[in-house]
Amino acid sequence: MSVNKGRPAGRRGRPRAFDVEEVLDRALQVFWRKGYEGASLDELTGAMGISRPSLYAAFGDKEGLFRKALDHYADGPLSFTREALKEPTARAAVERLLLGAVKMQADPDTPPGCLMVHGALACGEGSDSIRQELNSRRAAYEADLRRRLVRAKAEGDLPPDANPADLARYFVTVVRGMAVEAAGGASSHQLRRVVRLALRAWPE
Amino acid sequence: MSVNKGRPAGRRGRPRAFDVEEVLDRALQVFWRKGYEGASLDELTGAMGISRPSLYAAFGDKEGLFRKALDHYADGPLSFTREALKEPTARAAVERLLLGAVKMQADPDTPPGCLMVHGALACGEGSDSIRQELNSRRAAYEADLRRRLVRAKAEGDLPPDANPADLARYFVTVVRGMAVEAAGGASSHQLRRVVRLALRAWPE
DNA sequence: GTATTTTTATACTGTGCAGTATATTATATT
DNA sequence: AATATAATATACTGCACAGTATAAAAATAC
Repeated sequence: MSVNKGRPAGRRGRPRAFDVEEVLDRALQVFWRKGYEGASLDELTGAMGISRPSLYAAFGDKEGLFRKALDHYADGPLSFTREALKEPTARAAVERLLLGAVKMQADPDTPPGCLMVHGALACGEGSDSIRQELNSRRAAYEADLRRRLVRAKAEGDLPPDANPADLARYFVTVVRGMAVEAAGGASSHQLRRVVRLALRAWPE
Repeated sequence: MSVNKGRPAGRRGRPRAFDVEEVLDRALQVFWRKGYEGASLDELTGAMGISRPSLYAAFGDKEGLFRKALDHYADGPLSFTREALKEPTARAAVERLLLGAVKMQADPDTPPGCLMVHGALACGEGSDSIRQELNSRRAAYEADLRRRLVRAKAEGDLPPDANPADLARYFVTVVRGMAVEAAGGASSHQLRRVVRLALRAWPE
């Protein structure tokens, strides 16, 4: 039905008829829109264009697929965060982080909101390990920002009385609030105005 | 099994063995902890201490029960908002609104986070009417704050260049971000520090 | 005290779900 | 070409879920 898509030679048997990254992208869209539990296997396989057994062979189970989709999310839509933190000043880094979050959360080409926020709340007690995974990933992003602000303070890029931990928590709180707003239909225009106000808390 | 709990005379037939407000309170706890779809009828009836048919006779169906629980939420844990907006100055109103939200969201006696945020995201497409209901309720709270700030501006309680709509959206965004953080385990101490920073955006 | 009305207890129904068994198809090795 | 191996298609399994049918129980009305 299809050609061998450049996988390393020596693999016997019928080759995969789909590209893993491509179907992961489709799965990501579904999880992003519906949350972990809200996404059914029928929807997932339908969007991915593969059969149930193919999905299980490639990703283990629904939870394994979700974790792979999370990695895909971090490397794709969320990759702007790593770039943002490389800005020379802390202020520029945070500004780019917030505006990047707006762009991602209100991008008309992807579902509104944030997969990690949406997924974490849309999650019964049956999938507790998923919630923990999302909590720790969100905590990691906060820690990245905190470290950047600690560095900034050491460099004199923040005033001596500034508190990097508090600032980091405040800004990620705003980002998560915007994710909720975006999921509820807020436009990127509206969210940019939220960012402008949020930045007024910046230590002078 | 039980006595007639002071209902108006003239109602024939076997009387209810439970108090509606009391079991609504139990149901609210379950929905608050698990979200709308995450709360199963077995959990609900178990927590409420009533049987399935009693629940359906009293509340119609799961959605009807949830709407009643939402009203109960607005009249109980969320009632502080109405009081907050009555403060003489806009600044005091917003401060009380934010600190009240912290107190409610991180109260050890109730589930962490906010029912409206939690419920709105933890909701597949099957229960779209629930999501709409929560969206409109959240929008109503934002509108209440906006109106209060519009009034403040008219009274000279806000500078002429202040934008009440932007401010209202910004502060409710912070509140919803805090709800996500609280659901993830943030303490009231941490959230109060977020509030302190959020208020630095206040127009001078 | 008997009939009537409403609630309650138990057990059921159909549906959607995640995950899987079986058989078929397509490739690599020999 | 024959065989071994891996992926696919179809159909199934058991389970949890929301909602309900039936019958027993507890109150009022007469």
